[in-house]
Amino acid sequence: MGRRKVTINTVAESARVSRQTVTNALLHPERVRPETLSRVQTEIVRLGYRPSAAATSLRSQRAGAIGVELNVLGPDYHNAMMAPFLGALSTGSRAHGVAIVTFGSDSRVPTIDSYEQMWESQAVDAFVIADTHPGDPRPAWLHERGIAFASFGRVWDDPTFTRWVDVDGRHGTSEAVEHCVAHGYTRIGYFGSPAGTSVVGDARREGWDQARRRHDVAVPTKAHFAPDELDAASVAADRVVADVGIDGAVVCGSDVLALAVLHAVWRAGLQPGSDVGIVGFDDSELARMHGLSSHAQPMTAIGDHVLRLISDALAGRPERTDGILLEPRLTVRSSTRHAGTHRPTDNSEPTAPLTKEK
Amino acid sequence: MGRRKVTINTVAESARVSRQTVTNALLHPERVRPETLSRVQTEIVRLGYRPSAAATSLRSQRAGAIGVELNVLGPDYHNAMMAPFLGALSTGSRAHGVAIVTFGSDSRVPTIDSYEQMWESQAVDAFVIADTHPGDPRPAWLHERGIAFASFGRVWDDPTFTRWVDVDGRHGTSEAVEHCVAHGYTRIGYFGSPAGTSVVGDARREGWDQARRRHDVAVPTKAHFAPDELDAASVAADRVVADVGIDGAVVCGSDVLALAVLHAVWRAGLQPGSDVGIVGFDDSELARMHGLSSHAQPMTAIGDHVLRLISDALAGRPERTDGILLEPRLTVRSSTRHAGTHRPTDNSEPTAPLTKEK
DNA sequence: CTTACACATTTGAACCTTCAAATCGCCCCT
DNA sequence: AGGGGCGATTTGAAGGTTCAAATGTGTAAG
Repeated sequence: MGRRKVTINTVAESARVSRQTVTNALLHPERVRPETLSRVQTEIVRLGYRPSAAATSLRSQRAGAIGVELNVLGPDYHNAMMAPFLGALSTGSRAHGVAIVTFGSDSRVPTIDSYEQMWESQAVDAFVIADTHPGDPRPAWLHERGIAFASFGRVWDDPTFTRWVDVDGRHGTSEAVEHCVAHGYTRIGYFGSPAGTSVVGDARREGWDQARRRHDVAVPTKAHFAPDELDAASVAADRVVADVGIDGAVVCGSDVLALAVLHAVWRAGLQPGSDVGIVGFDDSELARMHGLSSHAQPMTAIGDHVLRLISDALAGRPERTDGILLEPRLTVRSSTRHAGTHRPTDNSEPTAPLTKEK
Repeated sequence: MGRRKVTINTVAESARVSRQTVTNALLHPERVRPETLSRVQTEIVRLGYRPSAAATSLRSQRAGAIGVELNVLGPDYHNAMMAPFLGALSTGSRAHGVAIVTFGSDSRVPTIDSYEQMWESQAVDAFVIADTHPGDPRPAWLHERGIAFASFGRVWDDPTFTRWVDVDGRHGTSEAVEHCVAHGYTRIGYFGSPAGTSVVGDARREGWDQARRRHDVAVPTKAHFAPDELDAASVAADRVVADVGIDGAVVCGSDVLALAVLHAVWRAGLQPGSDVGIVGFDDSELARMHGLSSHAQPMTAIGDHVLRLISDALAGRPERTDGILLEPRLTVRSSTRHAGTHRPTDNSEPTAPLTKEK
């Protein structure tokens, strides 16, 4: 429509210099005499000049864009984590001078067709992949073609690839245990997905396991696993609550599971927080709504690092020696406000386990 | 990196024709002799030629992209519906030959700065806006500049603007009431955000109001409103459950609120579904997890229509006389499986209200 | 006073596509 | 046989930017 057309030539004429000087003023200011520079800059601002993305892209042979796949048919958690992640990428993209382009496949099976399409049309310079898992075909495919990419989530199949950012789930659940110990909960159980089901889930379980050993916290039996089925999950939640008992706490692999534990606590006639502590993971709307303590993934930092890794890859800078592991931040809410003495994180001798009620 | 460089000239040479013939083969096949056409097409496929997005964009003076703002700091609801919506747009974008570019502002206050930036850099031809509300500055701003856009959500301030797609919340809650009546629930209450708080919420409340009048369903008091605070919302949920009583049902303005009602039903010692019906809205993970009947927004259709409206605007086609109002689809789960007689949607004489327990 | 050299700035070229206009080859008609 | 007309195809040009090379200006050295 009525888009005004301020090109580099408009600015050049106005500032009575050549186009190249305008380019230099923007890209290599040190090459331009200060006096000229300020004159050009003034005109740029006055006219509201912005380089045409298309022309820049054509000349530099770079799309100036990064592709991100959105899987509509994927699992719920995909959408739940993807929205804030995309938001962080989109917000950070401006500073990096790139655009974020989303794409999705309409095919039911997750193929790499859509990646190929995006790449062939030269609409993107690189990709961001998320939700990686062992056996994921995308890293190998991208690597074969020498396509730059970075990942939110470790790339499991290729230990030499370090352009990834991940959240340290192990540290998170470990910190959760320490938080519970510090608040006087004496028996600390874990409620998460069965071992081997998901790499993310396993790391979270390990964090709990290490921390409770380190603090010598009494543990009811072993970690409890939540089946997918609602009814079965409820039963499992009831059991873990019964096992930790009053003054116990349950560290959970996700907020959804924490909600199941919250329900179990209610069913047992107990008060969350004062009787039984609950810690979720991901700090979703769910946790905020129900006063559940939970770990938030530092999305802004994640997005920023991912963009930086992409820049590195595009600039041909060497890979780091390790991936980037960020720590989640625990938000404390009423679900871990214990009725008992609030004592700092020193020696916390476990008290005798109480019997479960109801 | 090692991106192979198949341009239109590569194809032209291989097929021993000129560049323009290749262009014609792609854009105006009828202008090319069938014999030549097939020869060119063969080469295009063999070489894997795809027109460069940048060059096309530069020549045609079109970015070939549509901008979508992602507001990281917005309300949770925003993000919850935004991910599937973006997924639908991304999936549909290929068929429309456009790219979806997301952007966000890092400023804490929601401004239109980011829109201006996007527009000025000529990175997009049009915008999709979502989460419109009365007083939204974006439609007017876009309109003033003659920038093409379409909206997911009615544009309240400008009745003459019809390039929007929305979900008929009124119809949804109305259908929910009828569903409950058909399943033998005799008293049907509503639990949603206070009137005037949100236009979306108001529409949903109206749907309930109209339907319960139409069916002459006994209603406890009036619609109940859920405050933002967790504790207050719980109290309100307890009240609405007490009011509808056994064989009653509660139609909710969102799944989150439906969950609050579910909790209230539990607190009352009742069984969801068999004792008290619950219907949510948006068919989120929450609803699926807890067996709550809920309305799903037809995201694929919404995305498709939005893209079509944008195409219309860019092609200069006239606006429709009305916006597009799509009906949500009710997914029935255990929360509306009534214990009583299952009778079809005929005369359903309300039975005497029962007293609440506990 | 001339030459050399550093620095500031300008010109030429290329990136790839597509619209508009020109050319080519062919058949038909006079 | 030459010209008109038509469809198929080619050539010219433009779109905005940036790299590489060339030009211009000023100062210091010879």
